[in-house]
Amino acid sequence: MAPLSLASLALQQHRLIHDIYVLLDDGDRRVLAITRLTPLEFAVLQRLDLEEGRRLTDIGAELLCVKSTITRLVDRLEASGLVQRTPDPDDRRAQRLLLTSEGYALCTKASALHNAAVERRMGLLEPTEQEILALLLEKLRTNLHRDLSDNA
Amino acid sequence: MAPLSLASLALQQHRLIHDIYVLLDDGDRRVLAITRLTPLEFAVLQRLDLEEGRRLTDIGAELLCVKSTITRLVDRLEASGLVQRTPDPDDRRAQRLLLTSEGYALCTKASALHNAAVERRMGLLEPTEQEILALLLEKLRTNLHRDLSDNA
DNA sequence: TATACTTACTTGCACTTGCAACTATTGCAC
DNA sequence: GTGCAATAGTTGCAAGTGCAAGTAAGTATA
Repeated sequence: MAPLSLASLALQQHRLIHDIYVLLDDGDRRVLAITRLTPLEFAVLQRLDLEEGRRLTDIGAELLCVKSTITRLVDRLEASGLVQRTPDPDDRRAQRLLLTSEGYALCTKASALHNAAVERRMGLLEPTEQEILALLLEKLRTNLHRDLSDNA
Repeated sequence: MAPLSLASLALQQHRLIHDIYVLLDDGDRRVLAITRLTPLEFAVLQRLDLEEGRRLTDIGAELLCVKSTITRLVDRLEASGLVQRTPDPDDRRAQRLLLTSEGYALCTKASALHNAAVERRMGLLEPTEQEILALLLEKLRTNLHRDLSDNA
């Protein structure tokens, strides 16, 4: 196997992942626009729906964005009445985030829309293909993550 | 096969692609930072390296961003002496883009760095796995693209 | 206890991007 | 040819994000 063919295969895959991400993200934005949420705002609401009372820093770390981004994103969500900051009883520096009932309702609606869209789009592959793809992607993610830790 | 398992498989894959994209993009930014280029600026230079004299609108369409983004990105590249706008002889509305020698040199350097990094990171999978992954991603991209055209 | 270091969050600033409005030019229909 | 729609590109504006610096509070060390 010639080195060149390997090289272009790697570049080709990188390009494919990039293109697919752009297409998926574009679809996500369209679907979520119905709820007036950006993908990142939706991600925060989802995290809170899964586990209430989380701290801003934790969510930021999970979503790979800096703290100030979360601060201002939560400012927006709070101004829209979707979440509420409450002081952490154990640490007076920290803020715990709670979903309001409006926030919960919107998150439920957004999740339904989003999940349906994702299922439809990922369903463009056969179930068997999906399973193989998931396995390979899982391995790639794990290795990339380790690679990042090693080289950071 | 229960519907629920399929649903979560789709969501899982969507998440995997998102996470992998974020990791790859982060790596790209780090590598390209050496050349003071953003991934998008690099993409424009690459397009020009491949085929000189392209028009702004064409490049924007290829990179899926609006015209004004390209206008200002090219403003920056031109200010840095990397590209040059020249009037289109056939259409007085249009501008043709040319790489300067500095632009060519920087693009060559950035490509070398970028390609090496991509090969290393995608090389975290076995060659066989890479081939299967490329096949599945290719199919997914094609189907997503058609899906977008149908539903837009 | 005092001092220094870390952590949680916020704020100021700069940068990039999308959207909408605008100008100039082209091309099509009549 | 005249008028009208489409196209190429630019500009003003608003929004979102990262970085760096700042504040307040917790933690560790002497």
